[in-house]
Amino acid sequence: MTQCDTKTRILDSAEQLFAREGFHNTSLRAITSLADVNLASVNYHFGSKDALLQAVIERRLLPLNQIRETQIRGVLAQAKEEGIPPTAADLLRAFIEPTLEFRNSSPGAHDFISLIGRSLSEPDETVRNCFLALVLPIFQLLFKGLCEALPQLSPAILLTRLQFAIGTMSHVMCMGSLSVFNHPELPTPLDQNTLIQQLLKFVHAGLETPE
Amino acid sequence: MTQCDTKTRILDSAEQLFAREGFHNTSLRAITSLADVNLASVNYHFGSKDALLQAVIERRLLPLNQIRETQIRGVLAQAKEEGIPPTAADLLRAFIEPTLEFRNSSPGAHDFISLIGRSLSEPDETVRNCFLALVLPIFQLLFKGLCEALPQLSPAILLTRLQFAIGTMSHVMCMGSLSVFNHPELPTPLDQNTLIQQLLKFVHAGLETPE
DNA sequence: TCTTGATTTAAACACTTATTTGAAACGCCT
DNA sequence: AGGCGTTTCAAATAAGTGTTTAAATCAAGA
Repeated sequence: MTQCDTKTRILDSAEQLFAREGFHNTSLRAITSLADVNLASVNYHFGSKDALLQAVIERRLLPLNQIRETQIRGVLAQAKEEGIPPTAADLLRAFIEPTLEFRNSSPGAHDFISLIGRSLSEPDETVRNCFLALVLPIFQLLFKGLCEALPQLSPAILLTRLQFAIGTMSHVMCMGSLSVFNHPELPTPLDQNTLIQQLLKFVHAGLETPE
Repeated sequence: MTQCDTKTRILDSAEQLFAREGFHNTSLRAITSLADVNLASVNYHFGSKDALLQAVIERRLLPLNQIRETQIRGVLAQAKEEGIPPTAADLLRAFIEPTLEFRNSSPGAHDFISLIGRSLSEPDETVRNCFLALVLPIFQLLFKGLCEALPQLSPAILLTRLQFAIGTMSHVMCMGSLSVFNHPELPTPLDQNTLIQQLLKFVHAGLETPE
């Protein structure tokens, strides 16, 4: 078992447990025993539990954000080339589709999305700030694009609505379809594809509605 | 200091700390020292930490839900009386306005709304289920009303969108305006009233958009 | 006033927590 | 083979966790 092996196994286990049980409800003992490594190795490789969380988030979020950024920049570039403003729908898709692809790419990625979906409303500042610092640049880029796409809306209102949209999306990413809604008296939930399609429609309509 | 005094002080302190620090990150010692009561009194009065959380949630959510229910039933009744379907906007307002009024009624209520706003995506089943069981009836009532208001939408899609709407609303309730968005390069956030008004517009537009 | 039940209190309980330590084991290069 | 830096390991540390206990305190009824 090489060094890299141990580190990755810790990251994988921590990701899974942080996502499913919550950060403060997950002990290092639970992580190391799931990863089948020694308890002390997490402090040896990462320094502390907080730093482990940081590493868990950065491992996936840095590459994901890079993809999102190139997608959004692609939409902006093509619009500029054609001499027309980008559409809000294209910008939203550029933001959310990489997230979905990534989420379906592996079980660990799925857990990870739950984790960051919850990070926005995380009470613990350590957790929240760690996440926020990494996504702020993307939010800013998306906001800039939406200002071009929807010039009829004032920037302040647009920013608020972007906040709503991000809230909705992370909520859905985080929970998929909620268990409560699996109820005999209610219709059966939609499949994954339709769900996402509806999600885009929903936030798109919300963003574009007149002031 | 009477029995009732001790109990409410524990509830108030627990509410504040659960909301601001998270359930698992809040110790009974932190609660009892903030409430200035003896450590053992929480187990004496409530039985356990889990039961205390349940009590914290029930104390506020039961009356709040009662108000929401009468408001929604009022909208439905008036529509029936006038022989026209209720509007989605009225139903949404009937759901969210009591929440807002309640949130502004006291600092403790504000903390409480943060707490339940996060409960939907709470990883811990104990916490989540405790909350979900109490709000399911309201969700069902709201859904029934929306089916009448928007008959052109299939129930399955409407349910999904209601889920989006609730996600958005609890997200906003929980965080108010996010600290990240207080950034020099971004417009200053809207005031509370405009924020809520925009929130209603946003989810209303999302709900009503064609399939 | 004395008794009875409810409440409060300090202390202890039995675990779990994150983190540290020093020795053992490892791979790797000369 | 021997030495060296890196990694693993069991064990211990010190502090924190929810919960329980038994004595002390209180309010009120007989």
